[in-house]
Amino acid sequence: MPKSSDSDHKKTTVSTPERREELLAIAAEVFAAQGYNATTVRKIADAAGMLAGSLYYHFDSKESMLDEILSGFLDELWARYDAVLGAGLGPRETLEALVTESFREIDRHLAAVAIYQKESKHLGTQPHFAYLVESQQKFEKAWLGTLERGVTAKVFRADLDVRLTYRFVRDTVWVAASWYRPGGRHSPEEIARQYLSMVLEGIALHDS
Amino acid sequence: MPKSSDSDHKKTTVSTPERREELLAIAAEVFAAQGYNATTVRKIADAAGMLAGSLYYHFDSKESMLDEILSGFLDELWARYDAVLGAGLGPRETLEALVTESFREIDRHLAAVAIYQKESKHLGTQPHFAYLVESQQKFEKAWLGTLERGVTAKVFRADLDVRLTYRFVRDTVWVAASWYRPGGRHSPEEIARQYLSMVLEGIALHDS
DNA sequence: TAACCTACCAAACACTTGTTAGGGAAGGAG
DNA sequence: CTCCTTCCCTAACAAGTGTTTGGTAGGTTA
Repeated sequence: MPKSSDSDHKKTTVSTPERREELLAIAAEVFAAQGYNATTVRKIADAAGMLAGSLYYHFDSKESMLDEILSGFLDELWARYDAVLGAGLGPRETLEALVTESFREIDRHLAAVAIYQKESKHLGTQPHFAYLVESQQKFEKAWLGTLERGVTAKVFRADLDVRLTYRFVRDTVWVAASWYRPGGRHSPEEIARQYLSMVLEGIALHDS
Repeated sequence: MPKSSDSDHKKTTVSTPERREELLAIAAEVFAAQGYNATTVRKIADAAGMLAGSLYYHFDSKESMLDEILSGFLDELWARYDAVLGAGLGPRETLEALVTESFREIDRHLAAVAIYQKESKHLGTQPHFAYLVESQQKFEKAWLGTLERGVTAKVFRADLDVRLTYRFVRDTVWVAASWYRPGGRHSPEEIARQYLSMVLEGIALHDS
């Protein structure tokens, strides 16, 4: 079901993919900084050094820009997640790999992640963005499954509400997008390492 | 500095405080569900069973509604935080109390917390909402201080970046507002207990 | 009864919003 | 040179935005 990006684009625009990508990156930056609804197409055009109407040579609508940003991000994320989930790792190693990949994704697609964090909830009600809730369900399935596998394998604590633990882990990872800045003191891998250290020493079963 | 709520209200409106509070609760609900910018005054009026213009009998502007919601929430939050911080507790007990109070606040003012989470970042740039960044700085000071006290007292691990730990704890607590629903399976105290269990077993120093 | 206050409605205002239509400059291909 | 494609501008549009102004129904007070 990752056909979300290239389906129902009723009329393909005429611009080169490179220019589209440039403009999408700019738009994503403005969306992330100001919020989608607070961002006018004139602000995007300003940041791109052109006028509002010119954007419609490249894109069908403001919403289609958001759509392309989010679905592009999700497609790439799931490519990496699926690779991890299909590698046949143990529950603890799976969780470590998922967390690390998440922070790498934050590092690469910071703007898209920030937008997703802010807008996905109320966008999910819109039928055009149904793939957002599909992705979120798949997301929950993957993480919950990993956690439950770890509980039965006695590598994660059994005295915690699994769903609560899921939300805990999920949130701790993704809200990092609200303060993370690429090129800062810590690499994504270093942040992942410390986050995992904090999370796991609380989730892993202690034998002493 | 908690004079944020009743300063510079240039012209006091004439309605009773009870009705104001009712309408503010309704507005907060809509703001939280749809986002501030996506919420039109007509939608608020709709939810309140009246027309858009009638809101201006009670409030000066749409922004002043948001202002009152946020500052009211922050005032109450800081009243409780200050009580905790002034109680002379140890670092671990302080952290436990702060987390518990935070979840209670989420339980009481869910809508306001959700709005704060979504909008405070880009509202902080607006000079009228400068008290948001002031509060955030005070917030950081209180939590960072507690964590550092705990590190020197050897009740928290010393091998972690304190600022990273701060963001970790802060985020894990407050993002709960995005999924928490009052009257659900878990009471705020129960959620706080489990969250603290997860967080502390990773932050507390292990002696074995 | 008369004056008054609270809470709302009706109707419009100036402005911003996303979007469209037609045109034109630049450059490569034939 | 001419054709064609790419990319952007100018100028406007209809719809929706926050807000204002004047009026009015109903209850309370005198």
